[in-house]
Amino acid sequence: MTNRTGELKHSDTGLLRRPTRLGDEVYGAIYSQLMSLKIPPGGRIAVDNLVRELGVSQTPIREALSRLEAQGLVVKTHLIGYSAAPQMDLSGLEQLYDLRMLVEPFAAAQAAKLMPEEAIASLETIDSDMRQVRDEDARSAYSRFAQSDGAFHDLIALGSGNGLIHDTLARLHTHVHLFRLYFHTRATSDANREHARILVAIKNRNPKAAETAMRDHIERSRKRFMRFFTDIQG
Amino acid sequence: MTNRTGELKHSDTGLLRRPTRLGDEVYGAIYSQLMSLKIPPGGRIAVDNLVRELGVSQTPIREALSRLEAQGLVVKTHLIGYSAAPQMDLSGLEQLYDLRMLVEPFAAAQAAKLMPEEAIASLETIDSDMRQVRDEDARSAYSRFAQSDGAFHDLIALGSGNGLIHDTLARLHTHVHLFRLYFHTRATSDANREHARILVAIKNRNPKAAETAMRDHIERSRKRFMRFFTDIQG
DNA sequence: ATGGATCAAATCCGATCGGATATCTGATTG
DNA sequence: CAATCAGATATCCGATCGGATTTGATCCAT
Repeated sequence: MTNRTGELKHSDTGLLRRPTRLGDEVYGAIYSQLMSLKIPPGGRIAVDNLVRELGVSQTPIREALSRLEAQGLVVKTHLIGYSAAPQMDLSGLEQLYDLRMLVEPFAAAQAAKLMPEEAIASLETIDSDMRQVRDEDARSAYSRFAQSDGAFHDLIALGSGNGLIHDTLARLHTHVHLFRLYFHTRATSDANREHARILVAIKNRNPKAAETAMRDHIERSRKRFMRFFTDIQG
Repeated sequence: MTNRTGELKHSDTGLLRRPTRLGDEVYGAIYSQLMSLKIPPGGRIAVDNLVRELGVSQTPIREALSRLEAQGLVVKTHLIGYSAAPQMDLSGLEQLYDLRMLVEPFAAAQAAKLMPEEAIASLETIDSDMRQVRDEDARSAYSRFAQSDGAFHDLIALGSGNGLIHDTLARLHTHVHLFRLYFHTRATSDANREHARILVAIKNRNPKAAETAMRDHIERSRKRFMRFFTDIQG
């Protein structure tokens, strides 16, 4: 309900505080609704509803939806309208992991070389946050887990020094898709162990180890989710 | 100049031809102007101009520009306006090639496994088209070369069967950037040889060879462009 | 008095809005 | 069961609002 204005998208060295774009707020509001599953996968998103709900005109809403579409989080059908991206299926999940497997280990290796010390510190903070997550409430716990996991990987992608790689991985919105699929799951401590290995390798400035650790992490993550998938299907 | 309505973006199995979106036409028009360098890199793009020039309202123009921005071909500065993406610099070019190097060889290998026969036929057509290009006019020749080269790689990415990989590579608009950088160059026949190796490997359904050939091709292409870059600077 | 800097009005242009039009959907009727 | 009608929704438009840029006039320092 409360829309987070803070988007982690722009580097925002912001020496100059420009007036907020209305579209940004709308973007955040819709993004939250997608994350919180208030808008279910495949659910229709009517512009008119948002006009009433958010009290702004169509223009900023269309602008925000346009961006979300570009990110693959909503889909637009001509003369039909917008809807939330459909639930990711098995094939989509495999494609997602295939692509991550190609890019993220490289990113981790580069990050081990190039990442500034303060970014590594942030990484440690995120990592320790994830360990704090105890299951008071399974759902909200997993939500925070997914959020942190996303931030962890995003920071490493950023640390690769390759903006295109960072954008590419950000565009996948891995944590959103996985969360929407498995929000009923509990956070696993396996991921914590794997993250620790990656973190240590980066701290030691050991690219090879970072690459291997990342590859291992993604591979294991894939197996966890795949097992889950086949469990459901029968 | 003539704007093709047909965008190669959507898979377009198009069972139903819906009325054309005005935004699509605008998209094509601007895209052409970027490709033809009528709008130079970094050049301002005023909405009002396009309103007069194309005879449509602001809305479809904003919609088109929004999409172009998502694709990274134009940049938007809040309360300032739109402008064409700036000339790619050396660092950007390296990032571009680093990413391609990670993804495209894999895509080629997958394509060798999965690509349907008729797609391979299209690939051959494009390949032979590229050989036909003789330098009547250096610039238009290179333009056609860049176009075909883009289509060649796009088709292979599509043939990988991984939509995310296809989107990722399409989003880079490699041929646009390279063309805008080197439109004064002449098409090289080296690329033709390298393409031939890739094509043969795919036809033979040999994933390993396709992967190697693609890796080799990108590596050589990178060297060609890098040499050119340092020639200019030095 | 001249050169440079500062401030303010005027103009330009994007951001936002509300409304008009065309299309799709599904419900009703012959 | 087909055709039609009504409701809903997206597309597109023209206009207004507000921030940004430019111009030029004024003021200070040399």
